[in-house]
Amino acid sequence: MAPKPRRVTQREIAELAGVSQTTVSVVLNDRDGGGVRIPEATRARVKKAIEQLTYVADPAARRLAGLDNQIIGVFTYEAALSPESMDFYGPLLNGIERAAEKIGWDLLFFTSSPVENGTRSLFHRKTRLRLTDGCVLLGQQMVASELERLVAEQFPFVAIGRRDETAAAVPYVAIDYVTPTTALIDQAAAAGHQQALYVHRGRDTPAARDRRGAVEAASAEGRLAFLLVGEERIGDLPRLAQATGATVIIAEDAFLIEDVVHALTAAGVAVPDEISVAALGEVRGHRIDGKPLAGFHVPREQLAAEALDLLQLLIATEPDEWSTLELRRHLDSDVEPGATIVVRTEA
Amino acid sequence: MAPKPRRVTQREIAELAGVSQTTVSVVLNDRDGGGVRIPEATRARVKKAIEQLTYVADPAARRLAGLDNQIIGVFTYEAALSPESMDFYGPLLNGIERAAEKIGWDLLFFTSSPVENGTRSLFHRKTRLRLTDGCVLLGQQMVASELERLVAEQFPFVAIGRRDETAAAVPYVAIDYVTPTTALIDQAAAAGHQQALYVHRGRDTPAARDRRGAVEAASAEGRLAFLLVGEERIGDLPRLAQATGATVIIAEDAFLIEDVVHALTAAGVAVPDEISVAALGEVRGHRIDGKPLAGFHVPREQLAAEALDLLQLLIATEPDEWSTLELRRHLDSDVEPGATIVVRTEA
DNA sequence: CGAATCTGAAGATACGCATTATCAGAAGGA
DNA sequence: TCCTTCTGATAATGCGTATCTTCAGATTCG
Repeated sequence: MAPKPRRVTQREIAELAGVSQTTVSVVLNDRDGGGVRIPEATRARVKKAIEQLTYVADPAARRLAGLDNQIIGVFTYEAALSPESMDFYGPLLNGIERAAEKIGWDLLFFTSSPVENGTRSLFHRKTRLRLTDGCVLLGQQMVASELERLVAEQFPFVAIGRRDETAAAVPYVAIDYVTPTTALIDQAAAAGHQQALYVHRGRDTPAARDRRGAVEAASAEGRLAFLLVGEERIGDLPRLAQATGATVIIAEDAFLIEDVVHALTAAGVAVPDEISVAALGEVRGHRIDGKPLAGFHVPREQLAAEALDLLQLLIATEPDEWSTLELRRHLDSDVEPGATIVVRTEA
Repeated sequence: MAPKPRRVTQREIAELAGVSQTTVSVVLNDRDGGGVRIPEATRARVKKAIEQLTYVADPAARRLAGLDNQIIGVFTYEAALSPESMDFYGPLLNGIERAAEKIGWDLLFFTSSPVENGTRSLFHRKTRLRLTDGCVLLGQQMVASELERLVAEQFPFVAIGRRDETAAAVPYVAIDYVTPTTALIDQAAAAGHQQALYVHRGRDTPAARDRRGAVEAASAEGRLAFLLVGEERIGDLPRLAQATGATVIIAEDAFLIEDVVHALTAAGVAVPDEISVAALGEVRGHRIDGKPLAGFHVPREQLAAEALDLLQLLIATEPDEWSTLELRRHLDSDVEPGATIVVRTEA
């Protein structure tokens, strides 16, 4: 259906310059040697013709001829540009854009991917995936079968977020949550806290399991005793804190902490004076009672940059040799001590 | 350089099914009639082979063969995904994504476009523009020559923002600022104000000229007298208000008003009690002394949706008939009366 | 029963570009 | 002079798909 206006081709340039299409191609790509030689005089003549006709290469033809396209795909399992997603995707997309700009890549967003049982799917009859040289995958919920197919087809891609649960070797760049979670727990313990509550969303993602694992480890090792609480029981928190004697509440992310604080203050509990709080996620911009919330600073821009760097490496490397590469990269979050974990003087 | 893993082609399917590549193509596209007939039996056999080999069409080849790609380009003259641009681009991109998702289009962001004297340029030797079926242009500063070239090449595109200054007929979707500006000025006049200051950024864009024009018209017609002030003289505003007897300050956008208010309060002037303020732009989320700022609600998501709708129309129409189309669409901003234009009781 | 028509499909070609192989003519060597 | 080497370029080919044309064999018509 698309109207196809005539555009300048190499053949037209060739006619204007009185040479063959081959010669034009060679001049355009500055190719020399390898059985082909074009003297400076001819070269100049062709270049002049190119300028005159404002030639622009057809990317589809280039692609079909086996060259790279300088396009990378961005696949998100949910809408990426909606205000709600911006919290999460914003810094990532920003990092991707900056990195792509630097190395001259365009970004293809697979917004068209049809939604099947809740998430978008990458493979469909008309997927434009192969127009790209490689692909970045974002999102909480990735479909394992699609990751495996990408690996099987030896398609260069990088997932953002830990993906070590699938059988296949999925290249990814992820935040390490174990280290900072442990650090934050130790901070609370050092402040004199002994009993805590952990509020989580009950999701089963690698990142969620990491955090939970670090929490349970701390509990098991006696550094800080935890009771795990699902988000649906936030209203019940004041009572639970009372019952367990918990003096600090840690939640999976900062938004959850907002809800927690709301529930506590509604019940007449002072935060953070009576009960300390912290989040195991990005806390930039979150303040509790005017005080900066304790938690992490997640380097999301850097995460994105790292992902594109890895992707670039994959694209430049023959698939056979991928196994020799370091396909998994981990970044540490900085711990933000904040001011919402108060020192507990022994009663 | 891109590694090119082998992929399933129509030829392979053909071999498996014992038919020709032509037949496979016909079955894939459900083409029938027009000199080509495939009986149901053969059709089924081919379809089975397609399923078995998990065929996915190569978009580059499709494109080269003259079909549409279901990709539209998104070109911004500055970085689109940075936190600073999000204020402006965010709602637009969101609208574009939603509209694209609805009609099954992918989005190609031209992040690679090289920066030449301050802005990105759309046409360069390797532009991937032609991979798309059409293109949306965003940004304050567009290059007239590029717009004209797009028109000349009969490439389907739509600009967001008014672009009627160029000679060529540029299709665009824009906000009408004249009507709401006039409305806001009349609101101030009705509240008893007689003398005003207009703070602007001194930019020469169509939208800026529209606003300025409406301001000057109001002044000329005696509805409200204005003194125009460049943003560099914001520090001087308290004195200017004193000197002119102005009781209301209108600025080009809400961020400018923030600066204005800052200067005024620093000089001991109460806002809005002593001097009213309003912005000729989006005011969502902007509050002055706890009161909602008077100004506009710019329907940016809708603007984007309208742009894609127009683009779709262009793509579906033969370029020869574009001249019969309504290529320019205008949307009204809603006026937000706010609470920062106070009624002035005659002294 | 020969000619016209219909059926089902394959062959050839185009799209624009890169690349490989080829080739005519000039220059150099014996 | 004849053979080799070098120079400067061209023709041919392939990439994967869609489409236009052709065609053999079966069927129907007169």
